[in-house]
Amino acid sequence: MSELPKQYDPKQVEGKIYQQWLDGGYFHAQRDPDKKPFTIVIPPPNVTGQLHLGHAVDETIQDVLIRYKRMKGYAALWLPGCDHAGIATQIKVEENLRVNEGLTRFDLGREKFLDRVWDWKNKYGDRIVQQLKTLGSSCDWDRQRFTMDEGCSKAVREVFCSLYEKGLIYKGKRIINWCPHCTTALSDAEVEYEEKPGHLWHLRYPLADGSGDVIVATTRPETMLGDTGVAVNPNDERYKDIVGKTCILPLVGREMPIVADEYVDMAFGTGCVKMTPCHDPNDFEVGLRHNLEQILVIDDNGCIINGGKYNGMDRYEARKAILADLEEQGYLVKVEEHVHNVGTCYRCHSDVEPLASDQWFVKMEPLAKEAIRVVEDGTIKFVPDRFAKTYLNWMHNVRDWCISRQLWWGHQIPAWYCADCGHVTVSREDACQCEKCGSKNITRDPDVLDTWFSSALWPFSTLGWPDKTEDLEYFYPTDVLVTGYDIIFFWVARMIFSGMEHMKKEPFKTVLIHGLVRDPHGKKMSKSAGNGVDPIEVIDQYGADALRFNLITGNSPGNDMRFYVERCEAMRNFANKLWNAARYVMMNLTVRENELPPELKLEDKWILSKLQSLIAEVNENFDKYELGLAATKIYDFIWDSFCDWYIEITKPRLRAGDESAQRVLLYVLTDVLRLLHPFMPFITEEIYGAIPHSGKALIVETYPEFDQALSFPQEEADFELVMEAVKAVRSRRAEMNVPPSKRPHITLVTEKTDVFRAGTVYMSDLAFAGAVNVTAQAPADTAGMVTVVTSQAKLYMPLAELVDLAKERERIAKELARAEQDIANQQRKLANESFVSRAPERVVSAERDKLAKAQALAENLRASLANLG
RNA sequence: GGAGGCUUAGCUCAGCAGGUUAGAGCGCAUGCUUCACACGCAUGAGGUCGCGCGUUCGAGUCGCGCAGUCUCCACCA
Repeated sequence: MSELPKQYDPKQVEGKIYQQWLDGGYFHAQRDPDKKPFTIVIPPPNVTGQLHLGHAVDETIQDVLIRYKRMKGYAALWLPGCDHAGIATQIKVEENLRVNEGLTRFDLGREKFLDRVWDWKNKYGDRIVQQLKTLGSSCDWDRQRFTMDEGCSKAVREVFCSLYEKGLIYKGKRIINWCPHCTTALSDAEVEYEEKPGHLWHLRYPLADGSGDVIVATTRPETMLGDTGVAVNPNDERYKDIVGKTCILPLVGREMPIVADEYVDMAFGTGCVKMTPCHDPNDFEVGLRHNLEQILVIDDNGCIINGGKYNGMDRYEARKAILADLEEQGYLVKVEEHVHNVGTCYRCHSDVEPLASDQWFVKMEPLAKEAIRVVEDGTIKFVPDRFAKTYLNWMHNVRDWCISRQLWWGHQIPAWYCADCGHVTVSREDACQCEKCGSKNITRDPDVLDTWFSSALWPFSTLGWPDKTEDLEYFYPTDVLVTGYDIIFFWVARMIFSGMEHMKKEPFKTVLIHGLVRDPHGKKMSKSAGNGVDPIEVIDQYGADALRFNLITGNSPGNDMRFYVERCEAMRNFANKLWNAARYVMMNLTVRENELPPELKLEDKWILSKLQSLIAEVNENFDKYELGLAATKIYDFIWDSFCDWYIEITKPRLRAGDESAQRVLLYVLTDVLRLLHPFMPFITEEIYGAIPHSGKALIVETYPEFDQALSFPQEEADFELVMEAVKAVRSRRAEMNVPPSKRPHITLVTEKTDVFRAGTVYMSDLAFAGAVNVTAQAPADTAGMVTVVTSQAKLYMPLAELVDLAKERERIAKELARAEQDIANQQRKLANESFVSRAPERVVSAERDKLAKAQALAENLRASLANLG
């Protein structure tokens, strides 16, 4: 086996191993009545997108969970797929069209444009899938889905029609958020608010009867063109007498009513509010209550309409012109600085324009009820659970969901309008005639549905719904949904109410939330900032295992993490450490069967016992989704316990040709590979293939379970005493600058001679000393010898010539003082009755042990001191 | 205006059913071509666990308050 290279090279391994897994069909989840299902659906990445670190964390977590459950014997299904990503994809294709051919989508027409998008999808749709594979994702690629494939489209159609029939989808004129750049409506969730400095302009509107005027304040003066009234609070004494009067809109000349409405806050501004029903949601409501006229003054492109001389101007251009005119004509009373939140489009970050528009909505209140219930009663659990609060808060205040988008790429709304009778036909099959009057003079609604409308169905549409498939029966509800906190509202919330409504069953039991990956300065990674890190490049340099381990360890659930390439280096080093440990074990292997020897030595019991604790803890961590903790513990075990101690300790035995040591090494190594596999699948599989093994592949091996028969607490503690002695000798030697070449024989005096004798062989090796003689009796002549004292032993080293006696005395005195301090502390603690009676037994006995140790140590030190004279 | 997170070693972060001497990686210092690994080994320096009060026999760990910082939700024209 010595042909293995000294350094582990992921590039030589990862592609090959992934292909082996594919060839073995290990990713494919077989329905099996004898197994329990475990299902995760992937948060579908944008079909033409590229893998970024955000995906990388998300996918790694899912892959770790799926691999763990697969090894645990579940029928583990990780269902992959992509999202058509309406706005994002359409914008990209349009941009491409504009740059390369100077065309708009309207130049091509709907059908041809959609052909182009499909071309684009087919060209780039595979890229992200390939990238997921380089990460090691063990998705069931046979079940790969796309939100616009036939099945998902059928599900979307079914849901739309069914909700429409129940009256939960309606079309209506509301104030919606309009992006003039993307020229489409947006849902509330798609608007991001940014604080921007602005102004508060105070305008004077003269009363029609000439008896005075009202002063209104606005942050968006251009909307005044659409004003159709002024509102005051009914309890406002200042304005009691003008309610019912009319005023004249400057520049336009329109006569408008002054109405009283509770909505107006008397304390803000002047207490008079201009009403623009078509461009402000509150004004819209007030307008409905008081029958105010609705005049739309900003069009789909953000330009003025119905605004006389300002028609055609861009909204911000119009603002300037209008302000200039108002000022010139004496209507501008004053201007204040005013910071306010401006809504922007989450895709293009243009300022969103609120405007009245005919759109399709999902009525949320009835749907929210169940969605709230299942989280409140714990049917669905959030991890960490603080995100349940976030979710519930949103769900409690949710407003109707605007689902129509003025795009072409997506699921076209299945509604047909009759030109003759005006009836709307909503149908599962494409309609040829009006269902009411039979007229063939019908046209289909050109709009498509919000992308999230189809993602909302993902946990069941991908399993075959609305058909009653065996997959759906077996794998639904899914188990864990893994995602970042940034899409709880977009996606998680909508899957929950959709699942409850259409399946009558929660879509998943646990929502595992992770944070965002940020750059080293804590900033969000973005293309525009140029601080993004390409995971593919990281994999190329350090390997997928290193990247995965970096992303899994070192941060707590739900918290953001900063990405440091240096950490990948550390993880790469860890992989290399494991590689070399395995290489060493193999180089010394003469046995072929992986079985523990009948007789175990002290150190064997120690490592096996440590291993059992590790196994127990890791399994527990998994159950609590503490993946980072589990990974860290495995890391520590491999590096510290296994490599730095056990391998070193067994070297003399291996040299002597001891087979039992080989067997224990192989046993522990194998378990460690199984433990680590979900986190570092490639290197563990590669090593597994090279050592004696019985299974087909590590990926389908069983995950280690705690084995009581291999837990040896007493031997574990005993061996720690030996370690203590070794460390003490090393420390002392370093302190005295003893050259490594100097290998004095050591006399170790202890009452626990059995324990220490078991350790002499490797003690002499580890501490770079000569032979170790373990005895219960102190040597007769120890004068001038260097002594090293531990709680259970006293070691004599003939290195007196290196020691300044005075210094030595000083050092021991210092140690003694510390020990005595410890004794005093412990005695005080144990003298406290409350402590002894109230603290748990394990704690009290730990304190007693500590006291005993300190006392023993002090005694040894005193003897040493006396010995020095 | 509400809600929540974070504050632990020079840096980035773990930690907690309250209970040995608070950990890791990187960095730093010293010594090692020890026959798995210098992507390594050994030894070591470095921490009033943001501040204050409280609960407790005992508090980085629980409660309250304060400060700094970040985020989300809502939004008054």
